[in-house]
Parts: sequence; C-alpha cells; structure tokens
Amino acid sequence: MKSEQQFFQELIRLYRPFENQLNVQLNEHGLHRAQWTILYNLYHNGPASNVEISNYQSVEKPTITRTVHQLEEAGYIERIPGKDRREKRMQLTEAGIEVYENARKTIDCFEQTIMEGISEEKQLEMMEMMKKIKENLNR
Amino acid sequence: MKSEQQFFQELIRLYRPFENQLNVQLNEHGLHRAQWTILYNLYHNGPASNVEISNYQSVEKPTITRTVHQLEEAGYIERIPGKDRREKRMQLTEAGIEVYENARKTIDCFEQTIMEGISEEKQLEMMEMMKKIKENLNR
DNA sequence: ATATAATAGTTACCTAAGATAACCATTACC
DNA sequence: GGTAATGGTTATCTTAGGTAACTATTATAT
Repeated sequence: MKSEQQFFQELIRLYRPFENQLNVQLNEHGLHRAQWTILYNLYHNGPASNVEISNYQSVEKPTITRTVHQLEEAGYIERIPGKDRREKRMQLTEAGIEVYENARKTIDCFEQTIMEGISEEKQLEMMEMMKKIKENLNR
Repeated sequence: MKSEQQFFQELIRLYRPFENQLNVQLNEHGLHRAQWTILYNLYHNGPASNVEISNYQSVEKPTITRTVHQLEEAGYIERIPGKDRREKRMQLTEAGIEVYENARKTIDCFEQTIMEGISEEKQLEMMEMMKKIKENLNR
C-alpha cells in the first residue's frame, strides 16, 4: 500500500478528535472553532476584510459573513474604515483582545498536552510540510 | 509565539481545502468523505461492527448508523452474522470492492499530486507524529 | 433464576459550518 | 458614461457531526 494512502487517512483520523476537543476547550470561553480562527487571524495579522479572511482560510465569503456577524454581535470585533466604501475592514475590540488572550491560555495548555513527546524541530518540520501540501492543493 | 500555536492553525488551514478537494474527487464516484472513510476501513481491515467503526473514526454511533445506511442502500456493503444478535457486522459487497478500487485510482492520483516534493521518509515521519498526537488526545 | 448492568444499534432532533446562486453597492476601466 | 470587477449580503441547501432517549440482546451479580 502506498504511504500517501495511509497518510491522508491518518490526517482525517487526527482532525476529527482534535477539532472536537478544541471546541470543548473553546466552549469554556463561549467560542467555536470557526470564530476562534478569525480571532486568531485578526490578533496576529491585524485588521482584515472579509475577502482577506476568506482567502486566508479557504472558506467562501458567505460563511465568513456569518461568523464575522457572530463576533460583531458578541462585541469582539468592530468595523474600521477601509480603503473603500465597499470593504468591511474588521479589527479586534478591547473585549475581543481580552477573550482571545484568555482563551489563548486555555488552548496553549491543551496544545502543549497533546504535543507531548514531539520536539519543537519535529513540529516545525511538520508545519513546513503542511504548508507545502497546502500550496500543492492550490495548483 | 509558541510553535504549537501556529502548528494547530496550520492543521486547520490545511484540512479545510484538503477535504474540499477530496470530496470533488470522490464525487466522480458518487461518494463523500464520510462514506469513503468507511469503505477504506472495511477494505483494509475487513468486516466491522458499527461500534468498531465508531471507535476507529472517533465519531458517535448515530452518525455511523446514518453513513452505513447510505452505503447499504447503495449496495456497497452488506450484513454478515456477528458474534451476537445485537451486533451488526458489515462487509464490502462485490460492488463495494469495485467502487472502492475505482475511486482508489482517482484518489491515488490526487494524493500523489498534492504530496509532490515530500519524500516518503518525511511522509512516514509525519504519519508517526499524527498517530502520536491522536494518542495524546485520547488521554 | 432472576433482576440489574452493560452493550449494540436506532430514532428523533439539533447544531456548526460549509457551499451555491442571486443579488446590491461601489469602484475600476475602457 | 456604460460595462467589469470587486466586496459583501441574503436565502437556501447540504454534510456531517452531536445528545438524549429508546429497544433488543447479552452479561453479571445476587
């Protein structure tokens, strides 16, 4: 059996329980994975438009619209003037920064636990591979 | 920033487009990812009960019931006597083997493309890491 | 031997989160 | 100034997960 075959099966088998438990952790802060990803994005990369978020996450615009809406309602993000009157540029509010940083602590702890026994180098190596695979997907 | 933080973000960012394109490939054979995973399981590990599939995939029983039902309706799997009268043990039919093997060709091709530039050793290494992470998740 | 537990599966229902199609509003470009 | 393209939204659908509550069967403890 070719190694790719098992590779992708393992990826699927890993992702499911990972997402489940990530959501359990996030629930403590009233968040879901999709919201969390946007908060992460805005916190680390600064303000962004829906299109930018959509591209970054490989998720269609209407899906982003919905999740952004939830975050606005929760008061975690707010609109700022963009380059256009079309563009809806969003950034974290005070409350958004706070909830991110609080959840961050929980998630850090969770992530450290499940990465136990895997060296930093290995992690970085695997990250490079994931980026490479993602690039290949986009061609 | 800790490397785990980015690690899991990359995992999420990889999984989404991967699953999308996997489904595009599978659609050519009238399949979805969830069905495909069960066919894979039965093809490579032999007959299994719902509980076994559920454990293997870390997915709850009712979800498995539904997907198994779809595969039965399609004539790809069939019931065989289990150790119990409770147990619903399933195996691939002729048609199931055929559709798996046909789809397999498509998926092999897809997987080879997106693994371009990543050596077999690296792939095996990453697989080991994914298994390790999954173990850590189960504790 | 029988009452209670546990196990396997199902049904009914809910939710998250993705997708498409069709549509505005605004801006860019010819 | 009319047509493209871009950014965003609305409406609607689909996949695929989850929980709670149930039946049927089997295992176990009294």
